[in-house]
Amino acid sequence: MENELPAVLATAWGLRTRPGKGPRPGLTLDRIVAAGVHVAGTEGLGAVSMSRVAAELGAATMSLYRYVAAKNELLDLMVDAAVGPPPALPPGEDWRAGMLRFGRMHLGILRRHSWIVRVPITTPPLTPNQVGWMDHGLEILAGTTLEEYEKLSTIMTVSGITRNWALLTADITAAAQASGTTADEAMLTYGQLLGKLVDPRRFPAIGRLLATGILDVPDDVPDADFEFGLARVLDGIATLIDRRASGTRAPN
Amino acid sequence: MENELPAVLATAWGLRTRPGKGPRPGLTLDRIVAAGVHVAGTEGLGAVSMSRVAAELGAATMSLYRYVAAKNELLDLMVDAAVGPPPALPPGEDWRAGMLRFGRMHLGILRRHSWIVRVPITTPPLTPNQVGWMDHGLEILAGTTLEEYEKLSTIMTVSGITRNWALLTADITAAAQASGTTADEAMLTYGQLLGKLVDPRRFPAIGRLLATGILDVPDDVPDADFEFGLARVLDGIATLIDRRASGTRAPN
DNA sequence: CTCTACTGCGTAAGTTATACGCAGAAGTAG
DNA sequence: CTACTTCTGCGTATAACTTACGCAGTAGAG
Repeated sequence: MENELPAVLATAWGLRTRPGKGPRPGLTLDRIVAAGVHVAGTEGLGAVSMSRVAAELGAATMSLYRYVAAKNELLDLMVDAAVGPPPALPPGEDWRAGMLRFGRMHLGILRRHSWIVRVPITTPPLTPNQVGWMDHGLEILAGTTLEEYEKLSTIMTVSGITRNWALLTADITAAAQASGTTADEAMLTYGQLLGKLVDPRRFPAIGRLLATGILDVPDDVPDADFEFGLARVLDGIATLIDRRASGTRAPN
Repeated sequence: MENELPAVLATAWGLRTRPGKGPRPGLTLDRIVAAGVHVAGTEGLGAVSMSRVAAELGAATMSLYRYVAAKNELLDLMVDAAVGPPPALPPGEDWRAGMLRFGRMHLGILRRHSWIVRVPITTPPLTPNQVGWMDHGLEILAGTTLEEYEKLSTIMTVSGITRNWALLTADITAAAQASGTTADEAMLTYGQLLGKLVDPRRFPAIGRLLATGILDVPDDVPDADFEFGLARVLDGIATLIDRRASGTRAPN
């Protein structure tokens, strides 16, 4: 029934032949998306309104709707453009090094465009670069004994923890900038707030956590939590691969 | 400097002594939050406007601002209320069973209130129930040899993949409802769209994935991807614990 | 009784996305 | 060359939305 794919997807994938009628278009989907990315990058996602983007292009607000059915579509395309295409697969790289690189590159991108994590996701990934990164991940895992759906799950898991870490740190950084301090200081403020609010009798484990004082000192390794989680996930994948090679059974 | 904690947090943590002056308040923060949760649950997060919530209570829109500084604060409190407090720690449960339960319960909550994943997160978790679940997670891991910061990372990782999976499936389910089909069918539609858009020459790994046909058949296990990721993370934690017990070194 | 702190809320301002439809441009058919 | 079709840009208008401001009235304190 509703097999009509959104027009904007057809354009993004280059499946759209411009019909030679009518006036020459003064705008391009690419230019609109680029303007949106520019506004988001310089003034934050909150500044991205249809009229603001249109003004950036010297066009009228409603002109954008010739290229985009709704603001959501524009946001999705902005994310796709900011993410960009994946690099070529480095030759001779084993799957673990590959997924490590995959996660770190992904985090780097989300840091470069910290507004990405604020874009409300409303559709599964279908834009070219998103699909491209998925392909890249599958390629990294191609040499393993993982089932096809397991590769997919692996990529989702790595992307998930990356996105999550980027979001959390973006929140803290934003709070820091709002009060004019640095991200490290804001992290400490978070620990102090926790200490002020939490009654150790009611939440004993958090009490013990605070007592260790690790929240009072900035991390010496940047993104230590992220690296820990990523390493654990990869250890888990390695376990599965080894187990399968030796014919052992899994827990759970 | 800005050590003034948001007034609403003080109220949520019960650190607010009502000054006996003035007229008796007709509203309560709890009632407002409950009304918001009710509206979100029955009509979706999009229906949660300040006036809609106020109407639910028979109050005027601006009355809510006596209790909440901005809509964001209300949303944060709504999430906290919907998440609810963690259960008591089952006695005799080992850490792995505990984290498995932790992740599954979390997913259950996000499914019960699928609007939660749509709430834009703008602050690190500081509300009582969020902190309560963090405490619960730390308690689950209390008996392990993990460092304190590693416990935190573990909880974050599990929460991250859970939230991510809940968001992805919520998207697909929403798309399904919008077009009047089931979630399973929507998942298949996703596979078909992918097949229509992707040129296997440009994205060979995705081509191979599609060729296996696993996207053309509904999952026989519900949330198989989530369970896979969760099991892998827990395997990874187990590896770290074992490695530490036997004095081996880690990769990376 | 007076003072004071507090509550509910009416009004209004400023943004927002976006539906609708018109004027004009550039091809195409005759 | 002349319709005719199709497409572009965009002006206007609508229906939301959040929230600043300030007033009227209430209840406890002194």
